[in-house]
Amino acid sequence: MDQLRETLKVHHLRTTTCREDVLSTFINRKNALSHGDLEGELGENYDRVTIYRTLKTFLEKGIIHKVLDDEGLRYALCSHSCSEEKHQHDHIHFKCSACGETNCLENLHIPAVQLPDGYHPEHFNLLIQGVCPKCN
Amino acid sequence: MDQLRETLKVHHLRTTTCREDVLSTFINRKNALSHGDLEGELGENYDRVTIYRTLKTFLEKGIIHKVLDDEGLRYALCSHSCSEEKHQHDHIHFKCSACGETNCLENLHIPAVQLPDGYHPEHFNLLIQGVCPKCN
DNA sequence: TTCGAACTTGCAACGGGGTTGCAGAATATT
DNA sequence: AATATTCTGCAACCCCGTTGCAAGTTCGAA
Repeated sequence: MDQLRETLKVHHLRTTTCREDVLSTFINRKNALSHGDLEGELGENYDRVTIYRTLKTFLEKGIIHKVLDDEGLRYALCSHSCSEEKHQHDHIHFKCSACGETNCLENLHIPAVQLPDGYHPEHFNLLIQGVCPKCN
Repeated sequence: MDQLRETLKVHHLRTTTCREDVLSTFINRKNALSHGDLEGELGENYDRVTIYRTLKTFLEKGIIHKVLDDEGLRYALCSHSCSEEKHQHDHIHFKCSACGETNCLENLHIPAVQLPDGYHPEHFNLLIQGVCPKCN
């Protein structure tokens, strides 16, 4: 899959096996992943520090974005419209209390909120917790 | 202020100076606080572990609730309608990127979201980041 | 008011999450 | 193939949060 190398090249990153593996893990498992998830999957091959740094690099380059959670941080692939300069993440995250998976609902946008005067919103982050279709 | 003792009593907690101080800190500073904030304010008087345990106890009793953040957890006072059994937290949290404060917008409710079939939402958590009126 | 059971605190120790410095290895470029 | 640049692994470290246990405190009953 040279798709991976292409993605890295677009973001001016050297292709290394660690970056390819992390990226393909995000692509294969479609849900949001924590560092621990990645370490569980790739930890035998790469040092934890390298995985941390890969996540940080991907964040800075706009390849992944943070997903808030009531217990620790997760990361998910950005949609194609994201870049280092500009992120677009007004979609909703759904965390299933049964299976524990967190997924982006890419098609759903966060509804507009009427804030009081003086508030200047920049980023929106909506986490919905409940039961997902798979666990229903 | 026997208001504090009263609150603790209602939740079947013994009145200790640490609990009174933590509670009054939440009441005085009105914004969401992290453990670090409390340790900064009360750390000379109480052990960090005691503050952690106080927060955990208050959480369990429904006196405070978690506030999501992209960098670490915070806590804020629950409205009066919360109890150990039932929490009601569909209000919005606003984090100011200038002063760093996070506040509950108690009067604003999270707008309804039309989820795809099969999703059963239970809790909603909306964090808006931007600039608050004070820093405007 | 004293006493005892139940609860709370402080201390020490621990585990996990995440970061930094640095030397050696891998990558891209000529 | 040689070089500058970047990336990785290792060691060490700090911060967050938890647990076990002994000593101290609270509160209600006698």
